[in-house]
Amino acid sequence: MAESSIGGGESLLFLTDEQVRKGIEAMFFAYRGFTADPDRILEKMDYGRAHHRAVHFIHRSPGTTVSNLMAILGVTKQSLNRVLRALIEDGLVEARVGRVDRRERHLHLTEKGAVLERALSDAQRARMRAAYRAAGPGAVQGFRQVLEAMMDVDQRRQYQSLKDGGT
Amino acid sequence: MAESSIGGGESLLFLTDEQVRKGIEAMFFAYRGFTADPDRILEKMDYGRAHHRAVHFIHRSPGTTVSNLMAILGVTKQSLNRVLRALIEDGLVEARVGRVDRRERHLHLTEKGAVLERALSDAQRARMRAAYRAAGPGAVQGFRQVLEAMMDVDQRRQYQSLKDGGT
DNA sequence: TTGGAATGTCAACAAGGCTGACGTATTGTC
DNA sequence: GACAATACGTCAGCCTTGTTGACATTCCAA
Repeated sequence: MAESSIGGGESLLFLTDEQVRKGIEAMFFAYRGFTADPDRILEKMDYGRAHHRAVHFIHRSPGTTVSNLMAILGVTKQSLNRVLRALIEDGLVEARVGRVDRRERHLHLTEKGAVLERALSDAQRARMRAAYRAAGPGAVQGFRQVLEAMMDVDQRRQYQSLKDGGT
Repeated sequence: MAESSIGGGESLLFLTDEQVRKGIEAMFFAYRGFTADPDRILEKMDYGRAHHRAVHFIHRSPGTTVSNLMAILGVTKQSLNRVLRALIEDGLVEARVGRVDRRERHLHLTEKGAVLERALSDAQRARMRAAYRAAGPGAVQGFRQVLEAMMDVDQRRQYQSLKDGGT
């Protein structure tokens, strides 16, 4: 009801501060839903979201190095190492010495790791699919466009470098 | 290129697992961007995201009770209390004893609190607006629809109870 | 008056971030 | 061949923010 009074340069969309705030809260609540299903699986096996993220991106980019994973996840090597150590000890991840550069460790999921990845992935994809279905085909593209525009440039580069892997 | 081979019941959208995975990664990277600007402001003043969330929802629903806030944020009273104590001591939040039920504490932002809220809110809204603008008007609705469909039912109720506050 | 609800608080703990420092291969360079 | 730089691991310590459990207080309601 107050659309005409705001503006501020981005008048193209006619959104009040309140309407934008709804988007902010939608992100907050949706992210909780987004992580809820994997979280339930993870807590049964004494893992957390950090393990999930590592497993996800190792699956996504098999053979990735530790440094590479650090950059994608945006954490320090100490933090990542704690997670990787647990995953390697538990036999979910394998760290292979690089052939061209033997200082590097190339990370791969073991079969056991792939099983967990699949369980987490299935749960999260099921919710994402359900949301897509509920929102309809047109909504999906808008969803992705807004999210992509919300990323920092560095993050967007990393996102896009994986973007067209299987499309 | 492999759209025809998947299916599985939700054939309406023809999305491969890989395409859904892109949505998952988009959420991950976008959420980082989403919190990046407020995080920068907060770390200057020794606050964290927990403080941001409390300030946000107190601003959004002035006079809300501690229990109410607990439910919205999904944390325990002990965890919330630690955050509220700091905010009250620093003079950003005021806890007024309830008039009808004097066990309740009704939470309000002080002027100082409102200043911080505004700073955080402005930063976050600016990014959200920029993302909306970049994605275009049609995308915004889809974005909101998918996010809403991704929430848990309880979260969606809380989200919707605030939904039409200022539209 | 008494039970229960709402709140506050203390203690202890865990996950998962961080910094700093140091060690060890390994690689590339002068 | 010496040496600096890189990739990684690890130890120690700290912070935030979540958790449980226990207990006190206050106050409403039956």
